[in-house]
Amino acid sequence: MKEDLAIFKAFADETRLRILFLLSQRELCVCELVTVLDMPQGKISRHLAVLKHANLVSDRRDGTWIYYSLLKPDNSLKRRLHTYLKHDREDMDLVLEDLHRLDKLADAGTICIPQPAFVRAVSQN
Amino acid sequence: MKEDLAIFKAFADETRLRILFLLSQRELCVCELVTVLDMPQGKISRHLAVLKHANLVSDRRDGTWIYYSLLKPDNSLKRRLHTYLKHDREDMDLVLEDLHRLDKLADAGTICIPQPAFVRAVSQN
DNA sequence: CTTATATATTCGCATAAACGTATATAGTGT
DNA sequence: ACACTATATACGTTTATGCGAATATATAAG
Repeated sequence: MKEDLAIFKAFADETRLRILFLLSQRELCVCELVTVLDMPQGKISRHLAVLKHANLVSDRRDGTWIYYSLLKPDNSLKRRLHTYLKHDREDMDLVLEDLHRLDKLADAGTICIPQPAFVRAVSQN
Repeated sequence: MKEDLAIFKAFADETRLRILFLLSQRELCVCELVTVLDMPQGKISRHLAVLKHANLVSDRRDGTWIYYSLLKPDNSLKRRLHTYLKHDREDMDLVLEDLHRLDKLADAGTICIPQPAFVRAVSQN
């Protein structure tokens, strides 16, 4: 009950819902979410903490980056919502736009690729 | 998107979740919910208004009573959550207790049966 | 050891949500 | 018309939530 409530609360915020839809595609690091959603990094981190608290996502560190991913659902509510994230995005324009921006990012390969600071600085121009 | 958010917000409150589980059994009038949940009538009415706003329930008047029932789901998210309400109550003690109290009420037939005031007054003793 | 980057967390504030209490409305029976 | 019951709503207060801005932490590179 309490856990289900935490899950519904986690889904009951636009930013978190957008994050969840993005994570339903694949594992993402914080800076990718920041770029795609165009929101302050602190805000994203806070929302990710809420999702983690609700046992919806896990994180793993890889160097400086921390990658978040959806946890494999371990009960039927999570399974249903997981299916929702995977299959019910069709008529949600905002979500489709987010996913499209994510694809473009991945193609460009501009972020979240470990490389020295000066290389990154150059590629800004 | 906005509609989905309203749905998740509607589910993201313990009292409303309990109401939804009860309504997943059958149509109920406000006074039945008040009795089963043992909460002030105004509180129940306010929560029902939220559920109605999220297009989750409908109401119908029958004399003095107003009966609320779950609306037939008209999209996949609502269908998934409807299934959740119907099938995922097993390990939720509080919900099972509510449903049990509701059964007892129905057996006793003490409320929501149209009858003159004095009859009701007598049956209190 | 210093600097730069990625992420997390804290603080103060603003808005929203839930609540108790009281009151309003609508139907029923006399 | 009056009394009674069921339900809805308004008001003021408290609590929870989300946010921007600033700061802290951890890793990597030189």
